[in-house]
Amino acid sequence: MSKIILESINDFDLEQTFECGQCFRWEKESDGSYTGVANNKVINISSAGSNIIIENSSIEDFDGFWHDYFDLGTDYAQIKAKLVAQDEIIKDAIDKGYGIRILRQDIWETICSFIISANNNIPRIKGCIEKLCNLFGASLGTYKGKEYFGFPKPEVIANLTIDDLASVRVGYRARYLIDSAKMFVNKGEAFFRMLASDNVSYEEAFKEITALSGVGPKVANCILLFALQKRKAFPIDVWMKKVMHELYGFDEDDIIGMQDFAEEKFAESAGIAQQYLFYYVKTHLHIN
DNA sequence: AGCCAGGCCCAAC
DNA sequence: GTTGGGCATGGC
Repeated sequence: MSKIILESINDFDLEQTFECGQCFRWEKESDGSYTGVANNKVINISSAGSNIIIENSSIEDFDGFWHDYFDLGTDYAQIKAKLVAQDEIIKDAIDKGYGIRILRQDIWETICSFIISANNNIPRIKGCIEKLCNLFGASLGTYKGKEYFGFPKPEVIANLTIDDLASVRVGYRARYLIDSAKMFVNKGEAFFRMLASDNVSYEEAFKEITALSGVGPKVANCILLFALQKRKAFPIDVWMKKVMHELYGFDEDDIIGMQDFAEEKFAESAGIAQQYLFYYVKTHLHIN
């Protein structure tokens, strides 16, 4: 395992990317770097100026996985330029979260993570996912003295009972995880991966994903955005309701109005706009 | 004690 | 097709 240095990486801020609510397995270290697990691999990532440093990886892994995971093939400057032109509100949000990138996360892990996210808060979601991995994931060995685990395979979750999941503390969501795991195994991973194709529309993918247990419109939109590259997806949770109410004047329960507004205004980049707004309300807009 | 958190399910209309 | 009560858990 070697250290990789990527030079002149633009529009990529680690803290903004990892703390904007899209992922739950990246932990900030005391030196400001982040250590995380994806694709059954553990890496540590840090930045120095416009350089990105990846430790505990290899060129092969970077080219074969991490480059796409961090969405480094996408020109965020171009996306931001279009959004900024819309209004002062989104411009301000982008000023605060200029370095957010939408990670291309694993479909199964994202399904489970956002089933757990329903009616829950981010610290608890992270705790539940960590327990789930530690108990039912494969050991990936130790890195800097700590043992890491991969995300549990769908076949493993599909064969668990509600009692097996009790110590994960996901509450009533345990049933959804098991039921969705069975559906995922039945349809096959290839089917769900295929939904990321440009040939599959947002609407089509939405229909398939909401068929899963414990997956309603909000959770589905998160899955579509964070794992299936459907950038039209505009997830609206309680925080988005707050920001849409405070900044754009919507009635807090007017979900339809917010969705239509996002589609018309932010178009094919609605999901990315949503992440700038979500990060903005969580870190810079102290309402509540 | 009661409210809240990246909401969903399901029964009752 | 829409609406609303119920829901595990833990921090505040």
